Amino acid sequence: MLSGKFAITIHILTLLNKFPNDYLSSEYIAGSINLNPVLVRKEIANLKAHNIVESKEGKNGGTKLAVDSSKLTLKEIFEMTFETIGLGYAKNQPNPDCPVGKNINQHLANLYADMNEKVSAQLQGISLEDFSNQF
Amino acid sequence: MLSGKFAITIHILTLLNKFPNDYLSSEYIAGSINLNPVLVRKEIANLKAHNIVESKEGKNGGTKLAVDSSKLTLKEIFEMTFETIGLGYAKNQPNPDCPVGKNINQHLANLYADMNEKVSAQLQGISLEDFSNQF
DNA sequence: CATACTGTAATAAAATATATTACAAATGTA
DNA sequence: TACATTTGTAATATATTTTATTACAGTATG
Repeated sequence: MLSGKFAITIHILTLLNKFPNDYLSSEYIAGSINLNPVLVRKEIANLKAHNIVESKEGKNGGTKLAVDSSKLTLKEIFEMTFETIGLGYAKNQPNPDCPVGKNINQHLANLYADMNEKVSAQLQGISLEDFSNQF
Repeated sequence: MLSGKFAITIHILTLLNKFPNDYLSSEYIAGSINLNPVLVRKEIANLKAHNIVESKEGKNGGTKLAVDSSKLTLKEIFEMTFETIGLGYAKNQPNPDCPVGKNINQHLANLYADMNEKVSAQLQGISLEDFSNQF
């Protein structure tokens, strides 16, 4: 799982949006991100699974947007790449015999859920087109 | 840098708040988090640097809160442990010769800055006491 | 003075992220 | 048809980051 999944995906989509009539190759995209093309293809596989892009194999193949960029919001991209936001959990399972240890993860989860709502509301208001138009 | 830094720190602080009159040892705290005591001491070092806790060396030593938990907000804890929230960046420096690559990180940073404001506003409204009282 | 702590550095191990290699299958084009 | 180019995907390797462990000097307590 790429840690920069969201960033990479939005980078890919911004490029695709800039060239809406072309099939861009993973190699070309990788050159802009400066990332291995195989990893680009992996993120594209994810986008394909969500029907955001379509791609064509073979010579002159590549990938292009399959949706209207004014309708695709950053919230959707976030959800496709990040599940959920938050400030993390301690890695090991806390001590279930301690009242704090037993419940901390649930309380953190509640806190993070609120956080997600706020962030989602923000991202919902920004389309790929909006984002792309900044460039 | 612990990835669960925030979670671990808030766990520590919640425990300290539950026993405001005792110096808790890193071993005891580590037992609740289920984390190596050395790492607990490292987070405590960070809290000490911010004057949130005080600790006592030697036998029967340990750490206790040095502030009023109703005055300490989760926002402050967030800032002490997490610098900033966001959805990440691609790891490698993007291609500066590409108009998208050249600017993407700045645009992402702007987006994340807005996100931080929203999250900070939320966390500002919750004190350590509030959080601790849930247990 | 023995014991139980903190503080911190150094090192090791584990987990995760990223890169590379390889190749089958698809497709355009000479 | 043969060739070049590209996707799709698996397998493996490398690098990076996290977490754990070990070690021990210094400090307070009884």
